[in-house]
Amino acid sequence: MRKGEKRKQELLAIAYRLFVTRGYENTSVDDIIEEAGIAKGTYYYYFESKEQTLEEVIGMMIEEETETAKQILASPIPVPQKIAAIISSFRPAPEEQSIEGALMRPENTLMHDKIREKLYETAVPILSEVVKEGIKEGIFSCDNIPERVRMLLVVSSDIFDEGRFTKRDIDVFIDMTEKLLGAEPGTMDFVRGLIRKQKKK
Amino acid sequence: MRKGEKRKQELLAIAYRLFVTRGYENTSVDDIIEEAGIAKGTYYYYFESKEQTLEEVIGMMIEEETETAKQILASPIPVPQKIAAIISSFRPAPEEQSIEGALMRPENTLMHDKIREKLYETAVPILSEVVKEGIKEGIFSCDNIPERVRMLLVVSSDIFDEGRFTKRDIDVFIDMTEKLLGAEPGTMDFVRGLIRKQKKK
DNA sequence: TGCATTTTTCGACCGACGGTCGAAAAATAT
DNA sequence: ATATTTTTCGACCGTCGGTCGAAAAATGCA
Repeated sequence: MRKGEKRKQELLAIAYRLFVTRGYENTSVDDIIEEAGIAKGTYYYYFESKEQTLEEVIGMMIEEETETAKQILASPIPVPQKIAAIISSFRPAPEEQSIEGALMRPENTLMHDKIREKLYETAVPILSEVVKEGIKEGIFSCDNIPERVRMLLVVSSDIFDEGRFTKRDIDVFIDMTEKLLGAEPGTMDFVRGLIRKQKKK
Repeated sequence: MRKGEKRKQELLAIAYRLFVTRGYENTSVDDIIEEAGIAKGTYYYYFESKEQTLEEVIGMMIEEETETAKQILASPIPVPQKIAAIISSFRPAPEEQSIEGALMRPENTLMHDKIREKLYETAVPILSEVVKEGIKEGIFSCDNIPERVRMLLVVSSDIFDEGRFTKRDIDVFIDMTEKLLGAEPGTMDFVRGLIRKQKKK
């Protein structure tokens, strides 16, 4: 009963690496068991299906990111910086995202979507807290906070997930953020400084 | 050479119906050829792959919708109404969307994503024209129009594609649209009247 | 220690799937 | 009537996710 847990963690780690580097669809169960040096039956002793494995892998990823986000929430930095930091804490790490053939796209639709879904689920409440904080400070002013926060996340996914965006995208995103949250123009300008050089397409 | 075209159109029609009602992933090539009453080889005489078939099916869909959208663009209705009409012309028709087990979701990620991608590609330029028109009329005021339009589409996809949204979502969406385009508050209020009763989740 | 029970591992096997191919049949040109 | 091109056929292939009964380890118990 103890050995089992180790096995599962080991398999999860392998699956995670493979899914992230080659993509979910391009990773077969046979790939996983070959790397683990086990038989098919053993794999299915620990997982109901390949998809359930994906679910658990995603669970792990989000858990880590949620941890980071909560720390940021509790930290004493200014509210606008918190927003930016939390949003970017939920983006795929550079090593996972584009650095190498690692594909968060284009054929990894399924994985990508499941991640997004779960991410919204956990990120919206946290970011909503920050926005409330901002409202108390008088720096933001808006209603329907969770809905607004979600839209922010949806747009930032579209812009940033694939790594290719232009200066104009950033300008509009900043403008939109300020207006959605009812902040003074310029409040989110500092974001521009955080963006690393990106390909324009 | 004439007969061939008919065949292909026939296959395309069958594939379209099957993809839309059962979903792409849940439709096998065998399903298609069985319904068409032909052999596997014949299918692959007309299509390179199942995915290419999907590509062509999507092309057909978007083409129709683009037609509608362009007519709206050229029609003499007020600019804000044009915006709303064009955006909704690009949404899946009710029959295709939720009416019956027909699934635009949840496992149809691939199809859904390809549709979205192609939709942005064609809808952004058209909507940008409308926004420019609005700016000329003095009803809108903004820069970076294509980027703003895309964000509008991205958000509306997220909200409307699955058919389940709340009144709050609508409120925020309207507010966001007005602010993104630099319109007077209330300019897009009429949209509320266009929304049919929806499930709240 | 020996035996029973539970946990873990194994790999042959399965059905479904997307796709290939050589050759027959149908249509068309000469 | 014959030659050529277009269309159709279906057996066959490799891969994939998943199943299953039985063997092998590990553990509980006397």
